[in-house]
Amino acid sequence: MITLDLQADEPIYAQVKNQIIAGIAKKEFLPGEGLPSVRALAADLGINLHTVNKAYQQLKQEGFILIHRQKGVVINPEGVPQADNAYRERLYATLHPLIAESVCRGVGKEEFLMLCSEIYSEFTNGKDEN
Amino acid sequence: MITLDLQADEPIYAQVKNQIIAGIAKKEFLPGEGLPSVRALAADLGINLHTVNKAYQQLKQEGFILIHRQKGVVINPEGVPQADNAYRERLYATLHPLIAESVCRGVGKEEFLMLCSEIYSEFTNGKDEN
Amino acid sequence: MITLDLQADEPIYAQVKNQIIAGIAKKEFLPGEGLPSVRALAADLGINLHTVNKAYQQLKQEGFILIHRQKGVVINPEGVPQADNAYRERLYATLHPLIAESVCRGVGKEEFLMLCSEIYSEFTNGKDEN
Amino acid sequence: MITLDLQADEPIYAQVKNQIIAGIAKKEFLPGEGLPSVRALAADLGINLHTVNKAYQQLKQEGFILIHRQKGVVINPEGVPQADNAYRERLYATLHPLIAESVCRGVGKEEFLMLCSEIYSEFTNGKDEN
DNA sequence: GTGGTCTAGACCACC
DNA sequence: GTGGTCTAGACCACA
Repeated sequence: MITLDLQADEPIYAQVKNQIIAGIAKKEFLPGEGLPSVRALAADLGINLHTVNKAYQQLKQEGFILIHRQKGVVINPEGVPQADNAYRERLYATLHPLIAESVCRGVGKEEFLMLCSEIYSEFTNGKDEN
Repeated sequence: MITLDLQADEPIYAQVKNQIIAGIAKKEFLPGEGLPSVRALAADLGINLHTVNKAYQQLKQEGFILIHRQKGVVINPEGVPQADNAYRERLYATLHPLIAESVCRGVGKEEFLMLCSEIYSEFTNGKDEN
Repeated sequence: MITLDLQADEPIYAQVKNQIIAGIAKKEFLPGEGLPSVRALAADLGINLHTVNKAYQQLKQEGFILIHRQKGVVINPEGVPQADNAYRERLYATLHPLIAESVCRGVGKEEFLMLCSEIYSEFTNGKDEN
Repeated sequence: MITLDLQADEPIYAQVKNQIIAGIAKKEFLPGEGLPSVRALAADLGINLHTVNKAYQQLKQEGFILIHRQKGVVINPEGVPQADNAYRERLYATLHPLIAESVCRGVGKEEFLMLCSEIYSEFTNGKDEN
């Protein structure tokens, strides 16, 4: 369900976090659904409990999940907070240098948009966009 | 020419690097053109030599610039290495989590592509690029 | 009578405890009046026996209720122990960080006192209390 | 500057956090001013670096401080985010049970408001309210 | 030197 | 059993 690359530059907690976000985007995890406990997932992935906890805390902080003291972790049943201006600014700031480099390397707008479009299709899976 | 935000999360060397890449993309820096020396730029920006050096070393490593012992630093006269498969994979890996979160937050494909398109326009500036 | 939010950060036993205290403050529960047994309340709320028991034990400990083996649970007929110095110190220690943050966030004394005053009105309900 | 009670129920990281907030409220720490590094403060207080770090991370998260990768920690030069509705609701939810108990224990509205008022004076120190 | 990440192991609160 | 807190010690990125 979650696969880690311990060699990668991306911190392990970020890999866990991003794959859970991707799972939510793909509707593999549905609102209200439970996630493995901190200890269970840590054991499963062969990593430390604190590393999983850090990923979970950030997901909680950003509104993706809820953490109950003893019922464990569930996907936010009310869905994820929708994009606000702060999010759009972060998105812009992230995309800007990415596109700058692509321009330099001769990746044209069409190719770039096509790539984005394909990635979108991974999540929406052919269904019409929400 | 380069403006730094010392408060930002983004490391200073990365800000320097990204703004030089952006300058190349906007054709403010042309192939063969000289850049300030490590010392000069560091003094100009009021930052440490090492920081500028790290940015320059990475830019050299990625083929954006050449560093001659005597002649100083110049934009790669042969242009930037064009996108290869390794680059496309990195691009994919970077965009994937970004788009996953956007899907979760209700940023539709059209809105996302429009944002990318606008950023592209900043660089190609109305000209029909590529 | 008691409504729980299983999602909240506040432990369930604390919710039970606080709502009973609020009920006493509002004179919905009068001195000498009976409360449901641990079992009955737990069944009613759909929670664990231990959880209700913990709330009751603390209420007993603090003098709000009496627990008889046979007669069950009753609101302390002699009323709640009045504030002593220990209580006033706890109150101070709790309010202090709360007010510190309010000062930082620009919540002025008048606004804060007004909020407290409104909450008091919920309990005294127009009557001239104390 | 910061005094800990290792025996208290309040977690150590919360004590650190609250005392820094109190320091900001009292204007002992001014916007832009530096705070001790994670390691320095931990050594000073005789506690673990991670405990200080947790306090700092939460203060950063709530907008009280900024954390620079290598310049260390500074009080947010733009001041603390002002109270919003979410903050007011949290304040209400915190004060409600506190006041309920006070009502039960015979602490009248006047006495309670007077206590709050005195605590306010600790911070505003006789100066007119901001 | 700074903070960021990761690991390992302990004890406690909650249910 | 769950998550929350705290400790201890290691290595890395940044400047």
